[in-house]
Amino acid sequence: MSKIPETASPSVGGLRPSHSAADCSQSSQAVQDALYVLSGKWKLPIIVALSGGPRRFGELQRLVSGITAKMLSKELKELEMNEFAIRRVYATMPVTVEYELTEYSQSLNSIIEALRDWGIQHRARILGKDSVKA
Amino acid sequence: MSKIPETASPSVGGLRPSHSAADCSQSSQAVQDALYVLSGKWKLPIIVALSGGPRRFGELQRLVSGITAKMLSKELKELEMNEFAIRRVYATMPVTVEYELTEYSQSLNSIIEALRDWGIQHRARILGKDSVKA
DNA sequence: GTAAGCAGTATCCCAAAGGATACCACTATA
DNA sequence: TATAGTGGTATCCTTTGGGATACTGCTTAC
Repeated sequence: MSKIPETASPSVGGLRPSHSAADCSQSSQAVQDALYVLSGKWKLPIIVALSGGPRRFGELQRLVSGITAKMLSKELKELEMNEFAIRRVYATMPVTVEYELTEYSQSLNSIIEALRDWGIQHRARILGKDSVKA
Repeated sequence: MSKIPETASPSVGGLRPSHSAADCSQSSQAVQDALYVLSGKWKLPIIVALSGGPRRFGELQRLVSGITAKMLSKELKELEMNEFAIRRVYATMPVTVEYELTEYSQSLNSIIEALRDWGIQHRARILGKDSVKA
């Protein structure tokens, strides 16, 4: 279930392993940890889709275009493990399931902001160079 | 050479493709772009190793412990493409090659800081829960 | 003469990530 | 009675990331 390799201590959602203990600075390790929980093709898109409020599984699958049920299911489990999302089951017929971002997921905001700002200026920079080239 | 898929426009270092145009917000796309240039196992460790000043290939391979020549070579090329590093060849015998971070690479600092800060508190949080569990 | 260091490249291989498709049990609707 | 929608799982397959190993051509040191 957990993605923690042998060397790591057991933990809630998992931390990336040191690829070689204490050789990179611990700050580098922290960066790797953060990058790790956001890695993969779908985590951010799902978080964005959930940022508008609780969503059901099928809704999410429609919102995050291109994702398969398998990947959505898998990524939601990881988001749950990392305590970024919670899963609520309602005893309707048929059962409905809602996913919602946790308060802790808000702690990612500064990262997401930094990534977004940089991404925007980087894209502008690249497109600018393209037009010069053309 | 470039990692740009068919759908994307030609660009300096490459941007991640929209997996489906204009359905996710552009801010989500920007986040993906940023995540993309930092992805992989070695980019950050290499950037960290270079942050102390220019380094030769062999030096880097020793500094970034565990990396193979193949991966180092590949990652350095990508860092060059994204204009995070420059490669300088000196006509010594045998030739020496130096890699150095560019000014543009400094633009990543706010991202790296955000990732580091979050990573540190996340690790503390997880280890805290572990000790409660134990 | 041979080993080691310079900066890589080439080839092969394995494991992880991710996509396609089929399927589960159940119900309301057409 | 068939179809679509509820929330997924199981299986198979391809693609990608990355590691291991060998090798290049040149030079200095042993």
